[in-house]
Amino acid sequence: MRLTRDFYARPVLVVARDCIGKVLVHETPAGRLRGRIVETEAYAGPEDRAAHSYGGRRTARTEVMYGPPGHVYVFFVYGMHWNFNLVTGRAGEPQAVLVRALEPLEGFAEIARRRGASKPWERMSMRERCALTNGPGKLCQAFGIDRAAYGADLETGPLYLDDGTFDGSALDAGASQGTAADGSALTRRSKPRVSRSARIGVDYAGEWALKPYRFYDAESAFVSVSRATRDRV
DNA sequence: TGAATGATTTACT
DNA sequence: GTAAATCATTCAA
Repeated sequence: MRLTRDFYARPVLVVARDCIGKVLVHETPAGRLRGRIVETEAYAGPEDRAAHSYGGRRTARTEVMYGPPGHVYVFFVYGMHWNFNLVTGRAGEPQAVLVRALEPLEGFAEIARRRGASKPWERMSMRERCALTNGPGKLCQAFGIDRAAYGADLETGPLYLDDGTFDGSALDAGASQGTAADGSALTRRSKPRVSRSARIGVDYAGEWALKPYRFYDAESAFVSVSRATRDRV
């Protein structure tokens, strides 16, 4: 079931934590793409020196974060990469959750094609499969997310989060929907074990760079980088 | 109008 | 481990 506005209309740290295990869906002309979110980061607003909305900065780029929750904030960095965020909290609170990594569940061929893979998913090693979506820029390329998604409504648009259930009832105890992306027999818990760490690439943010605002699935091979810090949530 | 820079990825030593 | 790629956004002038 598609997640509704109330999921996003909560404090950014709560949403970032709850996104782990949720499913990102993009209905594209080339087919439906789905991936299980395994890593996120929270960007808390005006006080957060690492956030684009730090100090209450309000520009054309950050504008969507000042609007109602449940909308898409995408931005372009390093001259070549898009990053995908979910606007959270209440209108007027410029917060967002950055989605940093996910495990493909559906649309493998299209995901591999968009990433420029040289061989089909079926013949890729686990390492190669992970490299398709284990980073914020990578997953945007893999899922076809770019400037066109800016401001999109996650409650009604072709891009949204799904809780991974069919009709609202809990999933079959333990396992996730679909085949695990790594093809292993590893079962996915409906309540994944979530670890925390400092955020990646925000060293300029002083003490805010040290806050444990990054959340990831402790058991996923698709998490982006360093797992150094492992504070259980 | 121009210069600086980045919530990254990739290739290379 | 280091560095290059590459450009929208931002802010100063």
